[in-house]
Amino acid sequence: MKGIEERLAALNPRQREAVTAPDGPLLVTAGAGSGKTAVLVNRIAWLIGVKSVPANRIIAVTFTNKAAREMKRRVQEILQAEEANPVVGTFHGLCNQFLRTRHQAAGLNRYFSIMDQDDQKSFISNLMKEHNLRYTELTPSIVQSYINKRKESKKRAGESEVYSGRSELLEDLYEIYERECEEQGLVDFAELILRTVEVMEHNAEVREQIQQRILHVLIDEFQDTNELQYQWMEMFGGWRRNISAVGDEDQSIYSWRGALSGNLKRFERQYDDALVVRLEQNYRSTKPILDAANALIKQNTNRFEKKLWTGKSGGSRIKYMSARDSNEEAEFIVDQIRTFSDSGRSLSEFAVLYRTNAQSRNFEEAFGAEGIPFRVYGGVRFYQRKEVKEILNFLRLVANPNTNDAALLRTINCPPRGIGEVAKRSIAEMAADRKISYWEATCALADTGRRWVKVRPFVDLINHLQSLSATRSLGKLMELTIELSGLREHYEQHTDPTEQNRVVNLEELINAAAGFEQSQESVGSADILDRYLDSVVLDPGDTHDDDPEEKVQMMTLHTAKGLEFPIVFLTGLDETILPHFHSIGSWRSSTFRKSMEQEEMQEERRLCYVGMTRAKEILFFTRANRRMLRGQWENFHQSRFVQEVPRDLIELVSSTEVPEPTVTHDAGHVDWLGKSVSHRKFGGGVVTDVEANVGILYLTIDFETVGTKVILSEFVSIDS
DNA sequence: AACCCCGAACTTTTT
DNA sequence: GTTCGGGGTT
Repeated sequence: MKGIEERLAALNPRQREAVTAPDGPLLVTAGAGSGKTAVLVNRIAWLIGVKSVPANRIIAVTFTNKAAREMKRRVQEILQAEEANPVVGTFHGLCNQFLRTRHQAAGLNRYFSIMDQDDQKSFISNLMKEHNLRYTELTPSIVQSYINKRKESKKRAGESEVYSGRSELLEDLYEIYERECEEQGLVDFAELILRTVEVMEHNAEVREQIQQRILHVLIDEFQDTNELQYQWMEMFGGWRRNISAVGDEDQSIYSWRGALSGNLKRFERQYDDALVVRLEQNYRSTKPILDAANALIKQNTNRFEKKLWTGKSGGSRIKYMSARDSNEEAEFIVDQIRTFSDSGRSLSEFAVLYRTNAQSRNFEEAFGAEGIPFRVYGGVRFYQRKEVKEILNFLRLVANPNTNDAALLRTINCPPRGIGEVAKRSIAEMAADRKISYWEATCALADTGRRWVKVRPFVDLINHLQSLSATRSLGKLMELTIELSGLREHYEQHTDPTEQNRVVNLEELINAAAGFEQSQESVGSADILDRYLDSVVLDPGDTHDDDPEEKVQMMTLHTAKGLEFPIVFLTGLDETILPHFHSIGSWRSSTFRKSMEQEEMQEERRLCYVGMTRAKEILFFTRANRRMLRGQWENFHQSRFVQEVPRDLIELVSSTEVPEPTVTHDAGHVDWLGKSVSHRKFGGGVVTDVEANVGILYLTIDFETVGTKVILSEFVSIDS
């Protein structure tokens, strides 16, 4: 632990103060690139190396798996395997571990399985069907977001303060949902944390055991915590009060998931003896980039003004490319990367960032055509693909046939083997009658003679796979499942490329499983299938984490938070992409639209800010006039965020004309207000409000049939 | 009772 | 561009 002294010397005085803070609450608020994570990492190393705190009594939490891995890596680098490692993970990952070892105390099925967002939605959808709620005004999405919101605020069904009309129905559904999850051993993301907090709250034995063991709790990205996570912090760290929290309100980009950036202030208020350290020196970016980012984020109201500065001089302005279409946008990026890499830049120094995963497609195609290696994080999620889900359902059944009735129903006729609705209904009825699992019912049916002769092979298949799972490696088991289930053959029979591609994905899945097994070597092979099934839900991002190679990095702005790159392409700077149209309001129609809209717009701005501040040396803005959207070309306009960056910090490299800053109120105002207009899809209506931004007119229109919506002026015509 | 085809509807971000 | 569901066909 000799290195620690040198490390401390390399920090600035503020950082050192935070790293070596005495026991007790610590709050670090820090701008982008000011070394937040470095503070956390060094503090952990300092606690272990200098204060002799046993590593396994320190627990550090982050939000993304990527960030957790990075933190683990950096801590290990300092400790150099001299010591045991601290516990580092995401809230969800840590809570899962907690519940797996204490399923009994938590009142959970020994083999509970975790539902991802998609699983949860289809589960809710099925519940609604069963209870004949298909055709109410509620959609599965609405119910899902209601349930998640309630859980994130630590509320169970029935613990409602508002109870009327529609919310009564929602509460009822929440209650049904809870009961069904309980019965089927299903747990959603929010439940992992909620259940953990409840166990800590109600079970004194567990609570004391944990509170005795944990000496220090450290939390990164504190602005992204929600109510539930705040409570988690109190349960795990509140008793000793050795809590270190690190955050930046300007980088709060998860309020849609219930995050309360106000938790920073709440922490300061609640732990009023906390040592508060503010870091304002940026070590990452050049001055023009930082100035531009600061100018942008200044447009947000109600923020605590920070003066983020850098000692670096020089650096080039933001390079702005406004392309004719999305193809040209991608080609431009390819060209630039070619040029830079010819002059000696490594491909891994480039990052292409975008607002939505769908945007990656353009870049993937262009990069693929040009033979430039790239790596997409997240992407059109591999584990969400139909064929992948199908195989995973098989494995869930193999791991543990008696839970997860849903998996059985989805698997039993996949690929089609002549088992239909009638058989499924019989299984469900028998299971309900005899109070047995769907699997047991299926086995019983298979034994009852000719009528269910088609069920037999399925039961044999699962039993066979189960016996294989005891002796084979995970990769091999995956391969065998793909073969023996007949799924590979099923997809190979199809001739069209989409189906053929599914075969490729199945191969990829074998690699992913083998890769996971390798990464888990140190943990041992017991329960490897269980752990794999957890990881595909909790950490589906990095299937092949084996390449720190020469590849361009591509990811969403959300995933990019906390990372840095020498050269960044911030793409899709178009109205309705960044900011996203959801934050502009064309889909919303209620009276509190305005305030919501403002909140969401500010979050989009923070997202843009996060993207800009990822860049160390060179930052590109790119956009396109036309983009292919669900199969057809649509027009786009320059994002308002481009206008919010001072003109002299931008260098044009565009092929199309770039609008100069325009007046915020347009002459169009007079022409539109009060006019009767028609829209291709929404029909006739009256314009009740007009807003202009960068020469684009946003009309608030009161439609005769569909209520009030905000529409871009170009999509409607004035009735004559 | 299962399969097939066609039209409709849906697309933020992550654990 | 994709997936889902309805309705007609085998």
